[in-house]
Amino acid sequence: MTGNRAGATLEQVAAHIGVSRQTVSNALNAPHKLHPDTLERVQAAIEELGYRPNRSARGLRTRSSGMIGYRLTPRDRGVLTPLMDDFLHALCAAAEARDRHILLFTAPLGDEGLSVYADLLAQRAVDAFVLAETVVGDPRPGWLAERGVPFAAFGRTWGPGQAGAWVDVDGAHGMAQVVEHLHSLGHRRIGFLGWREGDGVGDDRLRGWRGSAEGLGLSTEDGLIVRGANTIDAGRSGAAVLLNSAEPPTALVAVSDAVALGALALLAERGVSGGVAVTGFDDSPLASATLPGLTSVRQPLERVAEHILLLLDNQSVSGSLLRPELVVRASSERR
Amino acid sequence: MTGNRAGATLEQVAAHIGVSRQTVSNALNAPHKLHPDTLERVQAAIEELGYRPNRSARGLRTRSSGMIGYRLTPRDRGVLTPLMDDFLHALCAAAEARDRHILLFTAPLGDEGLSVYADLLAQRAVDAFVLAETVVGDPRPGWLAERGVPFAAFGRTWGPGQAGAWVDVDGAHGMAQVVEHLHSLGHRRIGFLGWREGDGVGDDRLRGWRGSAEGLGLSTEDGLIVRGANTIDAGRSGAAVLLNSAEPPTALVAVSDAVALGALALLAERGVSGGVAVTGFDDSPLASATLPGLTSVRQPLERVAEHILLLLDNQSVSGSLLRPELVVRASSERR
DNA sequence: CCGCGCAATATGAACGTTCAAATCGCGTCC
DNA sequence: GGACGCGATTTGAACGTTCATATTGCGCGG
Repeated sequence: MTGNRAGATLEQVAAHIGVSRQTVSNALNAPHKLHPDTLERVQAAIEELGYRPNRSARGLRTRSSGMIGYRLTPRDRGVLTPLMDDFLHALCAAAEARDRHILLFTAPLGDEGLSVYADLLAQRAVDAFVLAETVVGDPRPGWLAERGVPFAAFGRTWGPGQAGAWVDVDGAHGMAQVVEHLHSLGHRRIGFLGWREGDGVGDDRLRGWRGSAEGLGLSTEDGLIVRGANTIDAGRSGAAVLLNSAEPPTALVAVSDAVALGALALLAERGVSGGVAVTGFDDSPLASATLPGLTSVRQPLERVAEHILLLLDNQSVSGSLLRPELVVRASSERR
Repeated sequence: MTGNRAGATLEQVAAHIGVSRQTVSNALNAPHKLHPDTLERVQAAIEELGYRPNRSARGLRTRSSGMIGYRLTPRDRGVLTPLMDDFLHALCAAAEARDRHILLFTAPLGDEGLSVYADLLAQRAVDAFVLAETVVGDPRPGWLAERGVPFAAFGRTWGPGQAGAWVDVDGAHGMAQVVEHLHSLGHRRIGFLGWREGDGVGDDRLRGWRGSAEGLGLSTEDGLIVRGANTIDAGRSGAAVLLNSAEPPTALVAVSDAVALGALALLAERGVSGGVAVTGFDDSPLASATLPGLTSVRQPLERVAEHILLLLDNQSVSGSLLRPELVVRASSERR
């Protein structure tokens, strides 16, 4: 009862029921070593005193902090990254489920950012890192692997032969679902609003569109593809190009929700001309906030996060690809 | 050189130059206690060995972790909270500048969420909390104050008499800037697209619109006000109501960027009818991603975060109100 | 009946730091 | 010239855990 304010210690819990430190410690870390009756008494005392092990003391002894480092995505003005925010939330929840926590930090891209990682490790502030938004030529996976630091990445963007565990979402498969959905609604000419070439994620999604369309006997000619930035504007102008072409598509598949939003805006300006279907990707909050609701592809971020935490503990698996889920809303259904 | 992998300890640094532990410790925590020559030698050794103090050991001894707890905003589908994401980034950067870090967690709203806070404190995983999105009747400020836990809140939403330090942005003043800007462009009839009554932030902004308009001799009649949800849709329909009225406004002041986006969408559908100006609030990434660029009010999140960290260390100040900044883009300038 | 083995619990040490107090060197004042 | 004071540095202890090892109790086989 008393002493609750300052937080009880292992020793106090032990004294309270007349056992030793180690017995209480074992109740938490190796319950099978205790006599069932003792275990029960210890657990009751822990409960009664509201005991929670001191993280610093535990960390000092075990040389681990229970913290997972995560670099916060820089907030570039004008760029929408709701997906990463959702991922962070999922990651945080997954970590908590395993009695760990996320430690945030900021760091520049490239080699000079590595000193931040080094610093966190030197301080033993984190046990492991979760990498997100790895880019081509990212120095982090190699650097961490060299030093034997546990890590896992969301995204498989780095080159082959690179070390490190990753979890990613099968964007190509997501796009295939989109195309099949539109095909089943009767669309036979489906345009693609993509990002510029060279982005692993964007190229993967384009590959999915192309493969699926070919499989269904649909055209994938160059005239059906427009590539640009990941902005609403780019989506608007790209949609204009496709719709102004000699043989305009009846459906526009966008590589992201932001791009899709631009296409929707253009259609709204033109007065819902001819019932052109639009789809996005990532199922961001935008997708359901707009009217019509945007058909999109939801990434299974909870499963991604779960999987990443699994990989941190078991560095034997190298990577896994998860399937996203099609979310149908009004933007693809109007005719 | 060697021993770099595992990280040097205080003792190793000391041995390296033939001084004691404590001397090295003082070099970090109380440099004035050292002879300048010694200080220099110690610093050189620290540099050479790449020494960083072990957080767990330090935390164990000083009963503090250097961590600041922050509850991640739950990701409700369909709700846009880019502002809080930006704030988190600013907070993280501000913490790093003071050699602290942000520890993320999730917790339900209301009393049952308090156990998460209690748990983090009992484990001594955090020294302090930063509260965001406090709601009316929020149990956290009182609970934390009772226990003498340092904390500071972003937002002044709880009732008077409540304990706790806060930092907030003067939304009313931001709105006044918007209205004055529109007035200077010649607008004499300015509508307001708000949130439903009862939201502290929304009511504050409405107050700013009203006060400023009255001061300039403009009408603030009920017919110029539409209130609804914080969605794109609500903005669209609200704008329609105002523009269809007998005496439509020439400018629409929205309580948020999401709402403004809806107004912009409606105007786009109607074909830029009559050069109606639109403004938003928060200067979210959306504001600059849309076309025309959305005039908005930027919250000084970096200063808010700096201020909050100041408050955590010095609990003598109770609160401060910072002024936001008008960001003019094309949406308010077209005529 | 003695010793063996095993399950259950207890004890000493260590993790790396900071606090409190002790020690050392040295110039100064009476 | 010896006690004093003071700046600079060192030493012992403590923070709260877990690891490695020791001790205890007890059933059981020879």
